[in-house]
Amino acid sequence: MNIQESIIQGIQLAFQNSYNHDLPLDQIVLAPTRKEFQGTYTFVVFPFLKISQANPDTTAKQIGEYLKENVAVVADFNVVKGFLNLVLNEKVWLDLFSQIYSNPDLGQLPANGQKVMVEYSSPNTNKPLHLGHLRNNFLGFSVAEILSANGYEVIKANLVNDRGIHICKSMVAYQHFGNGETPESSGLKGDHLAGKYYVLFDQEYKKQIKELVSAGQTEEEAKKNAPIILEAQDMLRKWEANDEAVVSLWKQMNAWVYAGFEATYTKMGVSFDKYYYESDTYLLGKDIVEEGLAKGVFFKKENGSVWVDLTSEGLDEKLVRRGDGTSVYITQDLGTADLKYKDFQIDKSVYVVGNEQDYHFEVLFKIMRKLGRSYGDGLYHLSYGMVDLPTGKMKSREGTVVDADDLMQEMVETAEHHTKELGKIEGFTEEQASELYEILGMGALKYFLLKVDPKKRMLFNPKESIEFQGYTGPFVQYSHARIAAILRKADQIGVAYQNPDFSGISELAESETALIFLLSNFEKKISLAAEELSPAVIAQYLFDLAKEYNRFYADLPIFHEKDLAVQAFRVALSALTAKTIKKGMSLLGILVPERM
RNA sequence: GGUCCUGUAGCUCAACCGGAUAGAGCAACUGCCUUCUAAGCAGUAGGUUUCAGGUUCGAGUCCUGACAGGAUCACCA
Repeated sequence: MNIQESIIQGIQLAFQNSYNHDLPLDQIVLAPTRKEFQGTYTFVVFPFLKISQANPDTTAKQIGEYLKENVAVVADFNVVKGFLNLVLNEKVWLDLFSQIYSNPDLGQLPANGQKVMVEYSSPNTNKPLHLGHLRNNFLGFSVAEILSANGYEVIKANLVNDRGIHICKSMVAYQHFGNGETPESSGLKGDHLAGKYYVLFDQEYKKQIKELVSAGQTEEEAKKNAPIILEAQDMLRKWEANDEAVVSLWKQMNAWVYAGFEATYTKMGVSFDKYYYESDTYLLGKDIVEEGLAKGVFFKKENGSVWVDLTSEGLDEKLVRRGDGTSVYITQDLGTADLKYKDFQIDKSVYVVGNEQDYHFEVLFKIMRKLGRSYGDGLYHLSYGMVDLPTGKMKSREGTVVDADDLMQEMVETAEHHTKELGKIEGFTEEQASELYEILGMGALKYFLLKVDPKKRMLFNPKESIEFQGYTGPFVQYSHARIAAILRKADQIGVAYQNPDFSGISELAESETALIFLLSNFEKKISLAAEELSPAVIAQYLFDLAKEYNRFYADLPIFHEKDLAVQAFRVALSALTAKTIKKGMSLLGILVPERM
């Protein structure tokens, strides 16, 4: 039985004993004691005054007395204004520590037999990835790791939007202005090359609109009639008709883009188990429309269009098939949801997609539930906020984006600059040094994007570069490197910290118990992060842990400690902290260095 | 206009789902490297939690209504 459970049970007994009242266990809640008071757990007695028929202080004291006498783990208590603060005895801390320390599966919960798919990244193939995609990719990868640590079998999926009017725009512009340029001939990454022509398309399009307007057309007419947009639309029709020349150009440009994406994904440190392509899935879902009609979930209007009526659930009517029988966006998403299930028999499915599609997913999930899908209740939209610049929203067509490749490169360079300035790479080979810059630069970037609650939109100011001090990735990484140095020395001088005997330790410092307490919360935080689909929970926890460790490090001697049992304990405590940091950071997709 | 999200220190963010005197980091200021990594530690200062009501022992958190910002509401994707 763990500590909390035994205290809660003790409180239940206290109520029986003192007030002859049966209090259900789930009504007894312990909170961590605030730092300024003595104790570890706090029991708030206000809700129970009707039961005790006494004032808060008296009630708290009565329960405290009972616990102190009858519950082994409770050493002492104090009462402050109706808050019962419980102090645990020293042996509990050491036992708790030993228990975690000897667990070979630190941070890994047992398999729960459930399969979950995490779909993330999902790029368009007409342009390179930008800052917003970084948030998406880091979130998706991290959430997949977190779910895996919670015992799920996880399938990471990437649904590539490789078809449609947007890629046709790049293709048309390439035909006009490309002059046979290739990534090889120009030295441009394939995704950047496609993006270049997407921008060129837009410039030409705007130019043509202007011309038509000055020739007397309205803005609206001009937008419809500009020759280049007509060309793009024509190309899309040809693509759908499987026109050989168009398909061949499409394949070539997409191949370039994929090579570029691959390089970016490698640098990001993300990966996928399954790729879906919209060119394969965009016709799916038509059978589901028929199924929905047969089941009465959908209905048909006079012109033949098919709709779902969600007004009873506070939403609107939503089109699922056009009057001419063709699909709309949501049609293929219905089909793809089924496809994912057919492929993997998943229990849950997480879609990492920006919050501009909140409504779309609400509708999609409601439909799947109405259709009675077994996985309907396991559908989640991990909706995240946009990353804004001080100048406002990023617009790829207008070139006001922070490019993902550029930003990652800058971060690594900044890390190099910082490290050299601090003179911390003595004895490093060149490879080791550049590996370190990579770890630190990417760590800073990932941590920066993941420490914020996903659903909040966030501001990125390129002028104020991402920090390396304080609440940052490098701070946590630094704490790890610091401990690694301790462990190297411990190995060197032969401290027995692997299977230590702590029986001789009679007293623990406050910073030691605080550290053990934090370490004991790791699994709870992993569960919470999974429940909320929020890597920010882990990021926050790791900062607290690293902070607490640094306090311990500054407060207490390790190798200068004369009592060898205490020394071994402190080394072991350091080792467990390092292990927890390493595992926790891996859940964020961040590596930690041995030296920095 | 309807719906959804957000609003907390100068800035970026927390607050364990209703608990104590609302906490961190950055920026500012003050200490600490002839003991294990100072990318660190300790401290000072900084708040009417956008506003107005309500619910109760107790509200940043729940309810109502304003205000501000964002997203969305296409036979677009």
